[in-house]
Formats: sequence, C-alpha cells, structure tokens
Amino acid sequence: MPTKLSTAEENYLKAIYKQAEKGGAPVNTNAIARELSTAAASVSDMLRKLSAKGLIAYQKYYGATLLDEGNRIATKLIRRHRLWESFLVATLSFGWEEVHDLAEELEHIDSDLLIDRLDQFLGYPKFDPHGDPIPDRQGRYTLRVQHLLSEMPIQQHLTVVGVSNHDPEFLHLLKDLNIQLGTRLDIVQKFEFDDSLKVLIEEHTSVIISNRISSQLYVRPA
Amino acid sequence: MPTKLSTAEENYLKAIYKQAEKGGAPVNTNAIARELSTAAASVSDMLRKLSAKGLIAYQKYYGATLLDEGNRIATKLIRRHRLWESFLVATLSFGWEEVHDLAEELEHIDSDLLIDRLDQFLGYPKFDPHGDPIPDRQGRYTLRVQHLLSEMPIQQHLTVVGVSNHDPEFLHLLKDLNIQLGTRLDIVQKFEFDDSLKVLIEEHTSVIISNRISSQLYVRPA
DNA sequence: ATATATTTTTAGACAAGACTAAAAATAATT
DNA sequence: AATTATTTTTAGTCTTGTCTAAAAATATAT
Ligand SMILES: [Mn+2]
Ligand SMILES: [Mn+2]
Ligand SMILES: [Mn+2]
Ligand SMILES: [Mn+2]
Repeated sequence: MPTKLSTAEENYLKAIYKQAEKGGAPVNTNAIARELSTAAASVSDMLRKLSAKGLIAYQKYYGATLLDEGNRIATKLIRRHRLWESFLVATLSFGWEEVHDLAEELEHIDSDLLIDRLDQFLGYPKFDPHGDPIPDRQGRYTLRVQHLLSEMPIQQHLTVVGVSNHDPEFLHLLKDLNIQLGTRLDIVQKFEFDDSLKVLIEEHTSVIISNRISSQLYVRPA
Repeated sequence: MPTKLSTAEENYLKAIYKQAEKGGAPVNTNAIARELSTAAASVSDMLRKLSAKGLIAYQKYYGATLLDEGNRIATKLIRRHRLWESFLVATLSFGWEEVHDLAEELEHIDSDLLIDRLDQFLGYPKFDPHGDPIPDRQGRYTLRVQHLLSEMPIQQHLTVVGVSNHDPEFLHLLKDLNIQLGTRLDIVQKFEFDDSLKVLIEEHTSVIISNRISSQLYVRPA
C-alpha cells in the first residue's frame, strides 16, 4: 500500500530507523523525541498512527520497531538524503557542514525518477560526503570498515572514513583541524586522564583532541 | 520583515502574481481559487492572513494586490521554480512536460545560497524550458519578444519561443508534432471557419493545428 | 517490599489549512 | 427599481501535528 506519507510521518520513520541502528530495537519514545526535538507526547501520538498504518510494530510502554514497509520507506528516505547531500557537495560546491539541513528538506520531494536520475548524474556514488553508505534503488548498500578513533590502539596508520555527528559546529571544527574524509591520522599518545589523544594529521601537524571528538570520528587502518 | 512563510502562503502569493500578470490587479477570489484548485472560502481566509502580514492589499469583495514585499517573494519563487525546471531538463534529462509538478515542490526549499549556486552551475540561464524568463537575484528579467501564433499573419518565418500552458498533455502533444523551443514554423494557410492554421514545421512537415493550440504558442519572427 | 523516580501515555487545547453550507454583498436582468 | 444570479465572506467543522499538565505504568533505590 504505497500511501503518500506526510513530511512529519517520514521524519518519524527515519528517526526510528536511526535510533534502531544505534541502540537496537525496540526504540523507546524518548529517544525519538530527542532525535526530532519534539515532545514525548507528540511521539506517542505518532507511534499510534504509524502502527495503525502498518509501518511499525508498537506496544505501549515498550517501544517501536520498523516493519518491512516502514523499513523500506526509511531506507528510501536515507537514500534520498544522502544523494542530495552528495549532489550539494559534488556539484554545487557546498561544504560538508552545510548540507544536512537542506537534505533534510529535499529528501521529502517524492519522485523515484528524480532521485534515480540524480543518482545516475552523480555516477552512482557509494558513500555520501560524511562517509555514510548510500542505499541503491533496491535499498542495498555497502558497509564500510569503520572503527571509532577513540577505540583504536596507539601508533596505527589510519584513514578517516566517516563521522557519526553531522552537526555543522562539529564538522566545522574538523575542517579547522584540516581533517576531512580520506585524511590520514596517526595516534601518537593516549591520555588516560580524560581519554584525549595526541594525533598526527597527514604526517604533518600534531594536535591533541578530546574524547568528544575522537568518539565521533570513524577511521580504518592503513 | 523576512518572516518564514508556509508552503501554502507561498503558493497563494505566486497565484496572485500569476493572475495579476494575466488579468491585471486587483485579483479576485475565484481566480485564485481556480488557479490553486481550492475552495473560494479557503482563499478568503488566506487573503485576510496575507493582508495582516503586509504582503498584499486586500479589500473585501474587491480583490487582492501584491504589495512590495509580497511581490518580492513571489518573484523569488518564480526564480526558484524556473531554475529547478531548467536543472531538471538540462542536467537530469527530463522532458519539458515532466518538470512543472516537481518544480512546484522544489521551489519551497528555502535557501538563497542553494538557488544561487544552482543558477551558477547552470550558467545563469535567462529562460526556462518553457521559454519563460528567469528572474535574477535582484528579481530582474529579460522580456522576450513573443506573439501568439494565432495572431500572426500568413507566410512569415517564425520561431517558437514559448508556451503559455504548462500542462503535460499539451506539451506532450507538441512533442508529438515535433514542436519544441526553437522550432521553425511557417503559416501556410488560415481557416476562418474555426481559426485553425496550416503550418509547415521545420520546412518539412505540414500540419493543421487548432486555435486551442495556436493560441497557447508564442513565436517571434525569423 | 515499599517508596521514589523516571518514562510514557492520556487528556485537553491550539494553530494551520482545508472543506461545506449559509449569509451577505455585488452584479446582471427584466 | 425590483428581482434574480453570481461572487465573496462568514460560520462551523475536520484533520494534522504540535504543545503542556496530569495520570498511569514501569524502573530504581532504599
Ligand atoms: Mn545528513
Ligand atoms: Mn527530513
Ligand atoms: Mn512551471
Ligand atoms: Mn509550489
């Protein structure tokens, strides 16, 4: 039943998807409320509606889980979001810190043809500007090898492959540090006191970064 | 006061702009209702709101006229609409009959930077895929030389420069006739009986077209 | 186990934007 | 000028999505 969903309904589905990915299912009400900056009462209302539409499984006081159709829709939204972000960066020269909010709106434009043409135009990219995988038309995507920088041992040669926070401030800070996708890092030293790290950027500049940063940066060996 | 407007408010402003352009100001309630396929009662409500926001001049039972700020916003929406249509056709290979409805949604994405970058990427086009002028950042645009085909004398060499109807069916019909922007036409004969015309397309194919068509096709000499 | 704290749901209200039906104003006809 | 027709506005209702405050359920701590 491909019923036309509202922007609000779509955002809720996406929020449930994201929270399930992060914390596992079922997703509880407050997590969704936090994700969408909305009141818990509003979430309860919407969960009832989405459940009535057969998009999620929902039990009061327990939590919500995406059903097949809900999952399909959420994945499609993520595909759209990430393709628009790719377009904005690759074609319109936006910075990676500027694109999330725009994509948050563009993802609700409802046209499979549009998004497939965009995909084609961009050359079927596999990852978006933040390093996140882009689902294909069938919803399949490539998982990247990723470890949190904060959990890597000392001295390995590492490459930045992603960020788990798309906040403009965070991304801007990385830009200031000259850290972007593909940047090479070495962990020089770990400070147990506050879990901060001394890292060498591009075998060049040495900086100390807080755990707040290293725990939101994905890297892979080499 | 650059207050953030809703999609609905924006669509009303654009409808008023369009109707004023066509039939002159003030624009009456039913014209707007027809343009937006909405009930007259809904229009009355909205006119009161837009008037309260200082975007239109509105007198009950008389009609609505865009004020400066309303006009600025409507022009900006038209700019966005036509740039998105241009993008879809030029970059994503859409047909000119497929782009209007998508642009109707895309135009509400609120970012000057986005639209200026798009403009730049497209090479600052002056006209959209239907031949309509695209306002620049300041809202200025080039008027094209245009005459309705139905009002031209016999035998002149003509070039198609636009259409006054963006309906997919109409545009598709033109496509079938091999008529698009830039197509060369000659009027071979006029039939007074029903104002139909015999025209030669690209000095090639001769067809008879109804007044319904010739009165929605813009041409210029040469 | 019982009391306390937290989470979630319900109840009730509100704003935006739409509709229908009825009333009021304006326009057109006889 | 009076009647009829048309247009527009008002009145009242509905849906969606949001909120706050209160009640209910669940989890935590003593
Ligand atoms: Mn994003
Ligand atoms: Mn969104
Ligand atoms: Mn259009
Ligand atoms: Mn629109």
